[in-house]
Parts: sequence; C-alpha cells; structure tokens
Amino acid sequence: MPKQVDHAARREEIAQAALRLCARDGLAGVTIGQVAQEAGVSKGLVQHYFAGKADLLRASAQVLRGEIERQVRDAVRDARGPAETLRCVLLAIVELGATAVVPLLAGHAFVSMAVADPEIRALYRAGGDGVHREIAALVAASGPAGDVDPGAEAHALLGLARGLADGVLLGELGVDDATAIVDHHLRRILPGALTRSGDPSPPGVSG
Amino acid sequence: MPKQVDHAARREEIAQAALRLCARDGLAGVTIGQVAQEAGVSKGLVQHYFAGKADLLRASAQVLRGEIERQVRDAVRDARGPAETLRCVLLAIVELGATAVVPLLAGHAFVSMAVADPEIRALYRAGGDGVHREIAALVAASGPAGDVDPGAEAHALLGLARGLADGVLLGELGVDDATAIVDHHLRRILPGALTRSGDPSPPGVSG
DNA sequence: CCATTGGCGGTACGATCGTATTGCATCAGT
DNA sequence: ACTGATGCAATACGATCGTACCGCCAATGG
Repeated sequence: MPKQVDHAARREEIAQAALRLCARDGLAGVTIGQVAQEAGVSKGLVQHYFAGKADLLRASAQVLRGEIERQVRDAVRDARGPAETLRCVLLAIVELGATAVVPLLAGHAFVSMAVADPEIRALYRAGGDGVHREIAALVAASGPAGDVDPGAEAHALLGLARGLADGVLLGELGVDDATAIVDHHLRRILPGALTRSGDPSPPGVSG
Repeated sequence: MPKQVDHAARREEIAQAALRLCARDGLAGVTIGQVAQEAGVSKGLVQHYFAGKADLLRASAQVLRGEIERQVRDAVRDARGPAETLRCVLLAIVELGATAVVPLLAGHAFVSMAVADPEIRALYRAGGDGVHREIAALVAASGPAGDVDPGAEAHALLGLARGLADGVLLGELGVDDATAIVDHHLRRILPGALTRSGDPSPPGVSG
C-alpha cells in the first residue's frame, strides 16, 4: 500500500477552502481552480478527492453545517440549565453575523443553491428541523410562561436569531444590540429564568 | 429620431427575467444568454440595454428591492392605524416566503453578491435602514408597552419577520404558523392594539 | 530490489461565458 | 425621398471553466 492520508480530512480541508472562497467572492467565485489555489493544492488534487464540482459543493455544504454546529456546541459548553443553554444557542446564532461571517455568508449562497439541488435542500431541511426540535425542547424545559407554545416559540426564537444574525451581518445593528433584543425576548417568555442581565461572561459578545 | 421604446421598462423587463432565473437556478445560472432566452429576446439586446453583466445584476437588485416594496405597500394599502399597518408590513415580509419566492430567493443570492460588490451592499444597507426606521416609527405610534424601545423592537420585529420568511421558504413552517407567531408577538408588545385575532381579512394569508 | 498502488501535479480539450463587432430594419426630421 | 440615429439580431473571439487524461513520486509488500 502506498502513502496513507486521511481522506476525509483532506476533503474537509478543500471544502473549507471552497467555503472561504464562497464567503469572499460569492458563489460565482467558487471554481475548481480557485478552490485549488485557495487550498494550496493542485487542480488535479481537487479532482482526485471530489467526483465533480457538485460533489465539492455538497461536501462544502455539509462542512458548513458542521462548522455552525461546532460553533453552537462550543457556546453551550459551559451553560448550566436549559434556560441558559437556550440563551447561549440563540446568541451563538446571532454572533455568527459577526464572528463567523464565512459560514453565514456561505449559508446564504447555499440557500440559492438549494433551489436547484434537492440534496442540499434536504440537508437544509434536516438541519433546520433538528435545531427547531432542540430549541423547542429547551423552551419547554425552561419553564415558559403560560401562553407560550414551545413549538411555535421555537420557530419565533429561531427566526429571530436568524434574522438578527443577518442584521448583524449587514451592519444594521451591533452584536450587543442583538444580544439585548434576545435577552429582552427571553425574559418575556421565560419568567423566573434569566432575570439578571445575563450570565457572567457571555462568550465573544465583547468582540 | 427612430422608434421610441420605453428604455426603463425594457431594462426592468430583462432584469425581472434575470431575477426569475436567479430564483430558479441560483446565481450561477444567471448568464447573459440564459437571461436573454428567459426574457424572450436576443443576446445582443441584453447587451444593448446593459453595459455589462455587473450592470444587469445591479439593476436586478434594484428591481428586486422595488418588487418587495411594492408587495409591502400593496399589503398596507387598506390598513387603518399604525398597529394594523405594522402587522400588515410584517406579514407581507413573512408571506414573501410563500407567495414571492422569486424575490426572496434572489435576495439570498444577492446577499452573497453584496460581499463582492460594494454598490449592492450599499443598496442593502439603505433598504434595511429605511425599513427599520419605518417599522420603528410604526411601533412608536402603536402605543407600545412601557418596556418597549421602538428602535430595538423594530430590529426584533424585522429580524423575526425575515427569519420567519426564511423558515416559510424552506418549508419549516406554514404561513399561518408564522402569522400566529407574529400576532402573538405583536400582542405582547402592543397592549390594547390588535386584541382580536386579527383584522377581518388578512390579505393572502389563506393561500 | 522491484513491482504495485495510491497521492499528486500538469496538460489538453470541449463547452460556455462575457463582450466586441457587424449588419439590417425601422422611424423621425429635413 | 434621403439621411442618420436607434432597436435589435447574429456572429466572432478571447478567456475561463469543468473534466478527462497522462505522468511522476513515494511508500508498501513480496
């Protein structure tokens, strides 16, 4: 057997280069050649690891999803209790607009790609549904107010977080503004929890 | 002088073809040739009306903005009072996810284009700021609750509407779910207004 | 020591894109 | 009726893209 390399790692490495390119130049700027250059490899190597451009884009979408999930899981690592976890998840999504512009921007580009590619569309749907379920569970476990339906509230919170992330991305408001909005909303739907101005050190808010 | 045609109308016609293409096949599927075919004209004519592809895309972005504005203004036409107007505006944005998939999808594609093109980015910023100001004014005029800051609440509402529109677009929830969420939120921040289940005939909700 | 197998770079080619250029029909003004 | 500007179509061309293909290098097993 010849040299052994981590196939999956190489794929992810190249896919992340594609994501970077996608965020910098838009989806139109993502070409095999550019991806190869961005990744510091040859054009032939990209072919070696991906069956074609569609394969590369699909893999990039999956890496993107993983990247966002990682970001969120990092944020909730030191959260205690469902209410605090919920807050961290939402803030992590919002902060994508400031700290993780690449995944968010690439995500926008992939939305338009999901139109043409059913496979990517399915990935979006699956991811969105999963997040919705998790958030709904967190809402239900956080002792919501009487008039709060966890499922509907999860949609509201997820929508709010997504929309705020876009607002932050486009520079319409700052992360601290968005944080205040999320906290304000959470205080309204979760009486008793999060009555203080937030946990001691919200990760990354100051940046 | 030779034959007189409405220059602006022709441009908008072609730009809308580009928008349709953008929504159907994504930004990558928008080529001069495809746009010409979609618009039912020759490739040369597209060149005749646009200095280049960038010009076409920019014009499409402006047409897109106008299209959404028209949609919203149609929705608030028969609204009486600031609270009802506010509700109609938000619902119009949400319903973009169902009834006006083309502008919404194209909008997503253009977000990624705004990265590379400062002019389109400026267009986004200007549009977003304007909407924010209008919504903030509506909130302030609707008799909000004591703990509601119009500016922050406008960001929240706009973010919520945008996020919900995306959710509707991706099929995560229905328009009626989103409508209920918006109404629920409005009832919370606007005590006294909109205490009923909504105005008599919400335009387009049943579709 | 050598054959084999996979990692990897480089080149070639067909297709397609954006743009420049050319040609023709049409209508206003003299 | 002649002229010239304009609407519009068609063609031509250079650049670039995605992909196929070929060749080299390194490392492993016999």
